[in-house]
Amino acid sequence: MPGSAVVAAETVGRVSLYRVLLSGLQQAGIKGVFSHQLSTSAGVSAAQVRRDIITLGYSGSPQHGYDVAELIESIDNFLDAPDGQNVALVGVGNLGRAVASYFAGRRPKLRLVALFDIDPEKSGRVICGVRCYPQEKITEVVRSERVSIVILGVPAPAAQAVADACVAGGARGILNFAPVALRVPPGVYVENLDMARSLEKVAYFARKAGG
Amino acid sequence: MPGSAVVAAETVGRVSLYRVLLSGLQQAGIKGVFSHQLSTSAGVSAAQVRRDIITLGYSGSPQHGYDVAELIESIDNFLDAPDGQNVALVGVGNLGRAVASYFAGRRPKLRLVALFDIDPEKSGRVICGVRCYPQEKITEVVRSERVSIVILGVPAPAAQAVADACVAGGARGILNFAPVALRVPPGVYVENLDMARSLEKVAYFARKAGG
DNA sequence: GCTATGCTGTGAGCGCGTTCACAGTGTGTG
DNA sequence: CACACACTGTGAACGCGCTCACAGCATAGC
Ligand SMILES: NC(=O)c1ccc[n+]([C@@H]2O[C@H](COP(=O)([O-])OP(=O)(O)OC[C@H]3O[C@@H](n4cnc5c(N)ncnc54)[C@H](O)[C@@H]3O)[C@@H](O)[C@H]2O)c1
Ligand SMILES: NC(=O)c1ccc[n+]([C@@H]2O[C@H](COP(=O)([O-])OP(=O)(O)OC[C@H]3O[C@@H](n4cnc5c(N)ncnc54)[C@H](O)[C@@H]3O)[C@@H](O)[C@H]2O)c1
Repeated sequence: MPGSAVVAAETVGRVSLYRVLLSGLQQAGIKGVFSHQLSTSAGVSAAQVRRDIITLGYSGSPQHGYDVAELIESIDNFLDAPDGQNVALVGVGNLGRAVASYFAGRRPKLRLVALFDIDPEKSGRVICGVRCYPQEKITEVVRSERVSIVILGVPAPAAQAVADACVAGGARGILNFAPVALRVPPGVYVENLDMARSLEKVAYFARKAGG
Repeated sequence: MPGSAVVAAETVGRVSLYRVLLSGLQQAGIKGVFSHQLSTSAGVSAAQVRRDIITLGYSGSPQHGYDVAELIESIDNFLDAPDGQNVALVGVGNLGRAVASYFAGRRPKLRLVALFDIDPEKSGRVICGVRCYPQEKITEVVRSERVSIVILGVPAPAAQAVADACVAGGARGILNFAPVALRVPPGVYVENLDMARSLEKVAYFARKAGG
């Protein structure tokens, strides 16, 4: 059963991008696609695309390439949980609000069900259609709402304590915007998304490339 | 001359994180640090930390480890341009505003000097202390303001055209938030920061790890 | 003074994601 | 009917970042 094997994180990321690109093709009325076409749109090699698609358990034909609708369905089966997953966001600051407004209601399989903040101005209110709870309720609400994914938009010094509270409530995945390495028990996946770090990478290579 | 060799992107990212951690140590009054201490804070191996520091051209001593102040200075020399670099942000939406408010004035070596938006409500105004120009002025202002780094916070369909305009004005590095692969000429560095992709990675591994 | 300790710096080796290159296959063409 | 062609699927090889393990060395303890 191909769908049950755990694959490399890079592959998952690329497959997610393929789905976005394929949705665009589908809306343009395009029925079939070849690996080299996805390859140029995604910025990876054609062999890479074919290997990734194999891991989905889907196969194309040498004559017609991949069927767009079928490939999207394979990706859906691969990426999405059948019943969806519940998401919470901690830290409704500048970044948190942007993320909340972006994700709220956009992805039916990833439901944003709770926000948390330490600021009493924010907790208690409904923001982007989602209720915001005080930070003390994290463990309780994460458990009661069956939240499996947490987005961390709090300042770096608070990140570890918040992560601990989320894990205690049963969260299994964390998207961490704070520039710190979180310590979590085995079985919890952490993805770090440090914008300052990325910007400094860009700055470095802009200098090295441009002279 | 060690400072002139171009090193791997991963190394640059880690070094950026080390600097953040070291600043924290310095503010706590700590003068010296060993590789294994940085290692646990950064979430990488101690050997990795030592290798990274070597590439900076800095050396510690087996007795006292690394001098925090000296190491920070080495990282500054490595990461920062002596005269700083000018940054522009295109697309002052939800995400763009969060980024602008975060970076405006925080990093003296990375000066946010211009914003751009297609919305006439935004262009012409001053946001977070930075002037916002209409989108048609991108190439002109990027050139006149000597912008080398551009942050792209526009919707995906607009990203390629905006990137082209930035490159035409002389930009050499792009931090791209849009979920598309940008095509740029050689010598221009693109770093993609796709939140939706990252979130789907978290969702996938939260499922696979948690059952 | 002599051994034990614990750190840095680094050559060597490993693992893994990626790429190469080609066999397999059906279709279009003369 | 035979050949050329284009694309998929994949074993094998590659490359590169990372880790391992240890030499070198100064200090601490006895
Ligand atoms: N905004 C950006 O562009 C940007 C860029 C780089 C890094 N980051 C990182 O992202 C994180 C958030 O950034 P931001 O700009 O949104 O910050 P912000 O200060 O605007 O928002 C932080 C929010 O977290 C809340 N908070 C603080 N402690 C909390 C706790 N213990 N429990 C719950 N909520 C708590 C605050 O009340 C606030 O609403 C930070 O770690 C920051 O370093 C942000
Ligand atoms: N906000 C998030 O959390 C989030 C998450 C994932 C991805 N993204 C991506 O980040 C980008 C921005 O997201 P957002 O939420 O800020 O969107 P947004 O719609 O809030 O902002 C987009 C801004 O870009 C401006 N714009 C549009 N076309 C332009 C052009 N040609 N030139 C200049 N400006 C133009 C718009 O006027 C608007 O101000 C998008 O590509 C989105 O896919 C955002």
